[in-house]
Amino acid sequence: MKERKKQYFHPIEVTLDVVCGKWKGVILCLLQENDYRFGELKDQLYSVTPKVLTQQLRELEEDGLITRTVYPQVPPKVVYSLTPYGKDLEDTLRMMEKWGQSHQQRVGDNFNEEVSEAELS
Amino acid sequence: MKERKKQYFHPIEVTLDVVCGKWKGVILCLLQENDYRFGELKDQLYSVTPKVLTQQLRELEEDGLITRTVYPQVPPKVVYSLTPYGKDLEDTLRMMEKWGQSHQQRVGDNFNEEVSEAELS
DNA sequence: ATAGGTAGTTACTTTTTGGATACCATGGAC
DNA sequence: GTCCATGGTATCCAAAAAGTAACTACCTAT
Repeated sequence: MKERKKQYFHPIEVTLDVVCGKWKGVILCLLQENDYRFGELKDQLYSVTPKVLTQQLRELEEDGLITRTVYPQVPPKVVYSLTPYGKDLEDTLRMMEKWGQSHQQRVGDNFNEEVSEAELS
Repeated sequence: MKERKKQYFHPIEVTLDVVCGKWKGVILCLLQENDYRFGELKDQLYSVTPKVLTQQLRELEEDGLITRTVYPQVPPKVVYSLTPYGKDLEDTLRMMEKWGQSHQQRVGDNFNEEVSEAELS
C-alpha cells in the first residue's frame, strides 16, 4: 500500500498526498454527487481494474475521506460514501475541475507558442 | 520526462495531472508570493535534488504554469515566475493548503499518540 | 592557472505505482 | 450440483517517478 508517514514542509503536500492517485480525484468528484457501489464506480471509471480501484478506495478510506459500508447480502453490496472530511473537499474539487476545463481548452487551442527565454540584464 | 497526451474522463484529471509531482504543489505555492531563482527554490525545498527540481520546473513550464527567465550573466541567473494560468490556481492552492492544515491536525492527534507509545518502548 | 558560483546535466539504481490476468467466496435460483 | 452476480484477492510484470553521485559550462576574480 502507500506509506504516509513522511514529514511535510508545506500543508499543501498533505492534500496532494491524499488526492494524487490515478483515480482518486474522479472518485471523490463522483462521490460528491452520490454514494456509489463498487461496481458502479468501476463502470463509471471504465478502464480501471478491480485491483487498482480497490487500492484507491482503501487509501481514501485510510485517509479518512470515504467510508465503506458493507450490506450483509448475497451477492454482496458495498457502498462508498464521503465522510465529512471528504465533503470538505467539495469546493476545492470544483475549482480544480474548473481550472482543468479551461486549461484543457487552452491546450486545445493555442498551446503552440513557445515560451521564449527573455533576455534582460 | 512526462507524457501528457492521455485522454481525460473528467476535467479534474487535467489539474491533477499538472499539479501532482513531488514538489510541484509547493513550488506553485512559493511562486504565488514571489519569483524565485533556481537556487532559492532549491534552498527552500531543502531536500530536493537539482535533477528532480529541474524536472519539476520543466514540466510546470511545459504545462504553461510558470516561465523561466534567463539573465545572460555569469554566473547564470534564472528566475522562475508564474504565468497568468499559474496565478489562476492561487485560490485553489490556498484551499488545498487550508484543507491540508486541518487534515494534518486531525491525523496529528492520532499520530502523536502512536509516536508517544513508540517512544515509551 | 586556478578557484568559485550558478544552474544545471548524465548515467545509473531504487522505489512506487499501475496494469494484466486469473482466481476466490457467498448463498440463492434453477 | 451448477450457474450467477458482486466485490473483491493473488501473482507477476512494466512503466513511471524519484534518488545518488559525479560531472559540465560559463566567465570572473585572484
